Amino acid sequence: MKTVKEGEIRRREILDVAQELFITKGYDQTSVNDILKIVDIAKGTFYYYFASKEEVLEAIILDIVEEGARRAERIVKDQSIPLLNRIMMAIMAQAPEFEGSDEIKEELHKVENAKLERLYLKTMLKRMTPVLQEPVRECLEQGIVHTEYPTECIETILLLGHMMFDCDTFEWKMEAYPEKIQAFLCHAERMLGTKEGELSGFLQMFGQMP
Amino acid sequence: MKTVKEGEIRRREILDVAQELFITKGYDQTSVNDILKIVDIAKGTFYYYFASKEEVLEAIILDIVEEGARRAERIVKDQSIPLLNRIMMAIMAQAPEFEGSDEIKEELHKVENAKLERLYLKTMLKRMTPVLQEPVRECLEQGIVHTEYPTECIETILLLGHMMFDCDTFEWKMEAYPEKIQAFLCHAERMLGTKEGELSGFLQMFGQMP
DNA sequence: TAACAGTATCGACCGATGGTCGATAGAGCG
DNA sequence: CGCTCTATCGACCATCGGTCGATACTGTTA
Repeated sequence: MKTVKEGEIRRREILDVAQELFITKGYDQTSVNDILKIVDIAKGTFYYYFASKEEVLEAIILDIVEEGARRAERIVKDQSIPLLNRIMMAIMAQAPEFEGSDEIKEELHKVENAKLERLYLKTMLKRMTPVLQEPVRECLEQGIVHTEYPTECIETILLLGHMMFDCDTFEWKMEAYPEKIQAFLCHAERMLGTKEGELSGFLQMFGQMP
Repeated sequence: MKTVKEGEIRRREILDVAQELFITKGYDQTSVNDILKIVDIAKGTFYYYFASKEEVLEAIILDIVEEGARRAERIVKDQSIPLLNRIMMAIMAQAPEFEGSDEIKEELHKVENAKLERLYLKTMLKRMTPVLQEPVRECLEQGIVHTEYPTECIETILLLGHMMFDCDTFEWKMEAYPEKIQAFLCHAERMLGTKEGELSGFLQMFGQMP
């Protein structure tokens, strides 16, 4: 049987199902046929909308990063939050981990998902660095931070936050996290050149970690 | 025709050819058949020595990491080098980039090699962190560095060095590197809590970058 | 209503891939 | 020579990502 739908709707259906599968099963472990079965379309239809399985991955990651960046932008603009806090809050709010369910967090970052992971990181860094540029510049002007490398500082903190807490790079045990978060905040402080302890309040904001 | 060789030799043949191919063509882009053709064996022989293509990858990465770790260990033990320098030199010597040819450097870190990359990073961090623990502890004792988080400091610097200069995470242009290296060294200084400019001499050691 | 055009859908088919397995050749030993 | 153990072989398999020509559906025009 043939069900015809408007182009954009079909596209979204495929994207949504693929996202669910890529994240829970992993990119490599998800076959195009898996997607077809759930969306209930034929192979030809899939390749009518996307040139390849990888193109779907790219589109999904672009979506996820864009959503996170928008959350970050909202925070950066919020004048009611102290400037330095805005930066750290934006970095945290941007990570998609905090949105998804617990199972997703566990499944998301296995070695099998390396491709997803790597593409996500590159895309996220490109999108997020400019978002934080302005508030960091302001911090610099106001003498809240002291660094010769503001851009590199942002890049580094974004990278570190992702590698340490979003992916499971170090495979830390649950109990290790409070210490690791404190170390991360201390390093962020030192790189930015803030007053000591300026960021320590963020420890509790990390809430429950993987 | 059937050529019989002793087990360990065959194993090494497969490993060597696979390493060459994985690095130049990428892991996904290298088929088991590609390996078979060059080693000149049948499929059954390959799977007699390895349970899967991925097991070969793991063995190769273990080798590469081990080799790098030994270079690092040699430097760490070398009493003729100032203590802090030993740490930074060990981190640099450990990276396999500096050993391979220029073409390898270019091919190695494309998105397609995400799996290789990720597995390498995890394995390297596990192997290298303990190597640097002792010299950093000594630095701490001698008051050369000042940090409450020596282990996390090592983890972070190893991670940063790899992500920034070994893989092409940020896709920086050639001209950007000197500035990025200086920023990296500055951040390393600040995290370790050394005197300012203590590491700036390492800029020239980075020599030619990708 | 009939003819047409554009779009969306279908599924058989393709070559390549990672992996399996039973058959067997060679080496060493009694 | 015959036995055994290990190393080797290659035909075979299911599955994969991807292609393509046929065709059903929809909106428009006459």
